[in-house]
Amino acid sequence: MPVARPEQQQPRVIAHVDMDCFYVQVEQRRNPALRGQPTAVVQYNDWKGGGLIAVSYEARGFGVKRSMRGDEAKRVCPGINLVQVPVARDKADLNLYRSAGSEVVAILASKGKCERASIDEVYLDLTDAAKEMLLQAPPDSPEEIFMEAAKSNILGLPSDASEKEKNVRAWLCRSDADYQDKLLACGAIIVAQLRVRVLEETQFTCSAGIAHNKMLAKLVSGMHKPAQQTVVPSSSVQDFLASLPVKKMKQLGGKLGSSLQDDLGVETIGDLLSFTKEKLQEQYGVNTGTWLWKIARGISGEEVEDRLLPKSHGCGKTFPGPKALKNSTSVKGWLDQLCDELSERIQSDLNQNKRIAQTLTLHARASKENERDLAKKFPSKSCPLRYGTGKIQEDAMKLFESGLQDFLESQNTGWIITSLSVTASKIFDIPSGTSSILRYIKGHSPAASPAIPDSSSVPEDPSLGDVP
DNA sequence: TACGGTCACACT
DNA sequence: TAGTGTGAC
Repeated sequence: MPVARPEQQQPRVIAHVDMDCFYVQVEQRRNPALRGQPTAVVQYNDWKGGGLIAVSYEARGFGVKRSMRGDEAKRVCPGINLVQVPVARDKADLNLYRSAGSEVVAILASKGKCERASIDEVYLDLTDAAKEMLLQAPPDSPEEIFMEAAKSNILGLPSDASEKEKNVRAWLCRSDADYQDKLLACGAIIVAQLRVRVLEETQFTCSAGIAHNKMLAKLVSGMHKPAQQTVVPSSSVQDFLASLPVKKMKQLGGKLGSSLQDDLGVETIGDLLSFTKEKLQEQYGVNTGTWLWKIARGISGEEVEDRLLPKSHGCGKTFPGPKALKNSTSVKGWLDQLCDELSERIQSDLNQNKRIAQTLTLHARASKENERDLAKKFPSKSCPLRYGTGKIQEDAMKLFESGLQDFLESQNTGWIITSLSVTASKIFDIPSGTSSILRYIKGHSPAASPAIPDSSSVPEDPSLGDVP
């Protein structure tokens, strides 16, 4: 599944910034009494105290894990504060965390190309900024910033010494360093500066990795947490990867990683070096085989995309065990709720970002009554997206009915639904400037079934004739 | 499948 | 294309 990209030839400076237990920090900012205390964020709490989705470092000290339920967390850490995710329309509402994530992205995007990788992670391409710093102001910056940079962890530097910070300062300023290391040192200073700004302006701490590509930056951003950063000089890459367990590598946490272990006996990334490119390609196909061969050597050409906003919006909910939905009426009720939220989210995307979504997709999970038939999957269905809550609800229900027909294959058995979700995708920018939003929408919609917003979502423009 | 709700992306 | 599957957090 992963695929190799042609690698850049000139050295780049890439950072991966990762917010520390982000949802907890958002709640701690809202309620400062929670600061410094064992805290976790849970969603729902009627069943075993709810599921943990973020855990503070104090709570982790007690052995609290993200895979636990609230009750279990209370058992290992009786003093823990469990904060509930807001609920709206009878489902978890993550908007608070989404907007907090946007605050952070707005700051991080100021120094170079910035890619929102998830609600609490970004990649930065700091190559140009680092080169510029190197050109005019060799590693020497305001003491406040340099102090933060001096706390960096440099992979391959002796870290146990009491002299650590002195060593790091020396590394950052080393005049005999090669060009690549000097760029990384500048990157480390820039990232330190950004992290200080994030803290000052949002009260959130984050950790970061700085390296020559995304893969390495991502690998180390979580190595020293919380509120720290880690640098990967080229000279330390091979030793680092040699002992890295395959499962730690992004993309190898699942079946592919298991296959490497079980089928090839590969336990660490270093073990991969003993396989030829041809052997890996034979085992996993040209694309994945080539990718594996490269990552074993620390090579990754994946670029940082210039994207601050998500490419799709989805709303979903699971109905586990006895909560499963058993008839069309309850499905309709929940679908209406999900579509209501989705409609609100794409409407604010349109208003705030001038972006429009073109496809509506419905996903569901289903089982047939009393039967052990786990194999048959409920098919996903999609259609052109029409703006307006009512339209979305209507279309989503039609998609469900169509999917249900395929699922049942004209058998007359009962069914239950254990999860539902609706997603808006194929989101495009509306070119700013000339003419109105409507002209664009009408002119560029699929001919067969145009995604024309209803009058409640986008005002009609009477001056506009029919589309060309 | 009682690890939820969202995301991205490769493949066909 | 629409739909499937994997993987991450």
